[in-house]
This record gives sequence, structure tokens and C-alpha cells, in this order.
Amino acid sequence: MARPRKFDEGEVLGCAMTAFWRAGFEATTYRGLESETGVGLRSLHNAFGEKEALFARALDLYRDSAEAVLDQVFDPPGTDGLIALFQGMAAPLPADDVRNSGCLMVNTVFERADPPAEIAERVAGYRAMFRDRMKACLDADGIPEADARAEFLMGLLWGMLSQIRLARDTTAAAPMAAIAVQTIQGWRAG
Amino acid sequence: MARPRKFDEGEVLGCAMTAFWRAGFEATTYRGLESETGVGLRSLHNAFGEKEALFARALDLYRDSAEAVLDQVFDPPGTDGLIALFQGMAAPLPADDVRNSGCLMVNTVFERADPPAEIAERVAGYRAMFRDRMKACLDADGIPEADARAEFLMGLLWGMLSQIRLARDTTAAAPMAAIAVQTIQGWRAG
DNA sequence: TTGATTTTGCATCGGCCGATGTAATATCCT
DNA sequence: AGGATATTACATCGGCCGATGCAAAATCAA
Repeated sequence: MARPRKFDEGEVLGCAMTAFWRAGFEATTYRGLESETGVGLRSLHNAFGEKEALFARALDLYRDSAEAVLDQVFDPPGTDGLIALFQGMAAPLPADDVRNSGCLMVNTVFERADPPAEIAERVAGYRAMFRDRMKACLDADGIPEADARAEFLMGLLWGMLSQIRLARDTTAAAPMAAIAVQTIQGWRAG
Repeated sequence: MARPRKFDEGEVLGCAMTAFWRAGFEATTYRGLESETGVGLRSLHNAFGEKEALFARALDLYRDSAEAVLDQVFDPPGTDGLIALFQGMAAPLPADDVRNSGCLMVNTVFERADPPAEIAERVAGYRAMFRDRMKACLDADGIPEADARAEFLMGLLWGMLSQIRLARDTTAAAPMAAIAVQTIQGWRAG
């Protein structure tokens, strides 16, 4: 019915997500994506619309990917999964792995001082999702004060991601992960 | 010997610091400062040079202010000071207080994907200073594993500041502060 | 008062970026 | 083959920002 696209939309979206992840919203430009993907500026704009919309789709992709990981790590839900999560967060990775750039959602919290509602909702929703799944892990093992402790673990997690972003290296969070594991084990014992 | 300035440099620097703190490096413009302070664009540029240099001076001012606070809270150094720090971090403040915008250093980690060395050094130095002073508090009370635990507390602190920035409200970190205090007390007891 | 010196106000340059207009191009359906 | 339709390539607009040039203004020393 019409001229077909020369590029795969999902592929380009993935490329945009990692670009936002590494460099942030501002520093990621349509013209930069044009160079990286070889897709023309006008085609990108045709496919994704304004930059804000592309960013929102990148956040959605990120959330979906993260949930897929949680489905595995928290299977079944419990403190073992939490411990695995914190240990995995600080595991060494190849230097060019995008996860050395921290977490796209956390980065977004800080970069965009006054984001549009569409973005703020996605970030807040992501955080709530993550916290609720950690709380479910605490509940599964009968840990008391699960609400406050899940918030506590969220704080710790995002703090680790701060340090990872500062150092551009997941292993920079290893000392924190070690004490986090101790603390969770302490809850389980006590 | 020459025409005198019509503005106070320290006052303008303080204004710039809070602007960077609230809105970030990019969103804070010389033209915006011109409006806020009433000082002409050309005069600002004359006094502070390029924007990067102004930002570096703002970071220095921030560090000095923070150290002055630590001098009080950690007097004498010990876990009581640490507990006071974490509780104070989540204490309610007037809505327009700049501390509801988190921490300038943490914000900087995230906003600037590839900062000039002058900036990166200041941020890393600030974090190291803060961690060392927390470690000194642990040492003062004979807490073991002080190095890793100080890192752990840094992670927690920066995670609380993430949540504060997301919510634009220090009290959003209250649940984390409560568990943090419990955890520190546990170290003291055990 | 006069001259040296710094600040100030105004205008402007150059660059980057998001976004759009337009015409040529490539496909599918009939 | 031929028309309808979406994509592509190219050029460009408008806006914002950092930075600078320049001349008028304001002070102090002599």
C-alpha cells in the first residue's frame, strides 16, 4: 500500500533507550540518533513524533525489560531473591555495558527538574512497582515492618545506583551490597 | 581606582548555587540569573567568567556549607551524630526550602553525563569527605566493619536524597530514616 | 579637573537543537 | 501499467544560550 520502512522500529527504539540511559534526555538528540542508527532525521521524527514521546516510549521499554528481570530474580518471591538482586546489582560487567550507567529511571529523576506529567508518572509508577515487589518478597518470608523496610531497600538500591553512575562501574556498589545482604539476613534471623 | 560594583559577589554566588541546586546546570542560565539578581548579564560574566567556572564556585560554596553543618551534627563524632543526621534529613521544611530539592552534589552526578575533570573531582571529593566523616563516627563508637558500613550509609543517604528529589519533599524519606536509625542502633548493640 | 581603570548596558555573533515543509522515491493494490 | 500512499532526503525556520565587542558611565588618584 505504500513505501516500506528501511529500518526496524523496535531496534531504533532500543538504541534510543540506551542513548537516553547513557547520556540523558538533553544530550540525546535526534541528530545523534540519526548518526548512530543511519536512519534519517525526518524518518525518526515521522516514526516517533516529538522527542518527549520518544522518551516516554523508551521509559516504557525500560520498565518492561526491568520487570522481565524481576520475574526471574523474584521467582519465587522471598528474601533469597532480594539478596540475589543486591548481589547482582554489584556484579562486574564489561566496561561498555550500559548497566554501568546506572538506572534510566533514577537518572531521569535527577536530570529533569520539572518533567511533564507523562514522564513524572512513569518514573513514580516504576518506583512504586519496584517497591511493591520488594515488599512482596519480605511478606513472603514473614518479615515484619515490610512497608518501611521495602522503602528502606528502595533507598539503598537507588543509592547504589547513584554510586554506580558516579563511578560508571557496577562494582563500585559492592561494599554496599555486602552490608545490605547482612541486613536482610538479620531481618530473617531476628 | 575604578568604577565600583553595584552588587555583592557572595550574594550573587549564593543565588547561583540555589538555582543550580533547584534547576540543575543546564536549566540555570546566565540570563535567568540576570532576571533573578538584577545584575546585568555582562557584569555576571565579568565577575565569574564562563558558566563552568561559576558552577565550580557554586560547588565549593555548597561543600563549605555542608561541612559547617557536619561540624555541628558530628560534635562529638559518634553514632548519635549519625542518627541525628538521618533523622534531620527527613525532617519537615517549608515547601520552598531549597533542601527539598535534594543535594546539589548528587544532582550533579546524574545531570552531567560526562563532566569536565574540574567538576568530577569536586563531586567525588565531596562524597569521599562525607563518607570519611561518617566512618569516623563509627570508629568513635568502636563499630566494626566501619569502612563497608560507611559506604552503606552513603548509599542509603544518597538514596534518600533521590527520593527527596523525586517527591520534592524531605519527609518522603522518613520511612527510610526510621529503618536507618534502627540499623545503626543494631550495630551499636551487636 | 583630568586621566586611568573598571564596571555597566546594549547589541550581536555563532552554534546547536527541535521541528516542519517539500518534493522525489519506493512500494502495494487494482 | 498506473495511481494511491507512506517513506525518504534535503533544506530550512525559529528559538535559546554561551560568549564577546564596544562605547558610555562611574569612581579614584594625581
